[in-house]
Amino acid sequence: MRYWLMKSEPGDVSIDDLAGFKNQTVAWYGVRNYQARNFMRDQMQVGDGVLFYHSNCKEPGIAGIAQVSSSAYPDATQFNKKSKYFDEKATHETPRWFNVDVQLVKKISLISLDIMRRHPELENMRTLQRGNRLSITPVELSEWKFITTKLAGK
DNA sequence: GCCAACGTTGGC
DNA sequence: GCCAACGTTGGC
Repeated sequence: MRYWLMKSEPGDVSIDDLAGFKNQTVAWYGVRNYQARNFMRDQMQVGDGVLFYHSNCKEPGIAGIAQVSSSAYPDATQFNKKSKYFDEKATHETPRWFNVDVQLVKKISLISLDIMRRHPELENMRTLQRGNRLSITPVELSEWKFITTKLAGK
């Protein structure tokens, strides 16, 4: 059992979008970074905890708790010529990009980036490190516990 | 919209 | 295999 923070732009898929999807589940398509891909492909397991993070928006922060609900499988958008995620070097025989499914557990009142930065318990979080741009980062158990029990639901 | 930081690409 | 140029991310 591992824990992750996954960034989504709310203009693309927000926590409310996720809540409205069938089974409250979304395929985490569009990841085009090898490190983030490898996390999904090699390390994620069904049931892993996910902090659903709104990025590149007016109020960045953790918007909900979710979970990994499938193992990794090829990202369909890499084969779709009309998609901005199309990759001409990917084939069905040797796909390049993978995604997992992510299912909503519960929406929470936003834990803003500003709040996250104020808590020394979270100062080592990968996503808060200077220059970090990875859209998927591992979360330590202690960080997960602090966020889900101390910060969520206030 | 700016721009710092980082990842990827491609010529050599 | 180096590294400059370019593209992307994401907070502000």
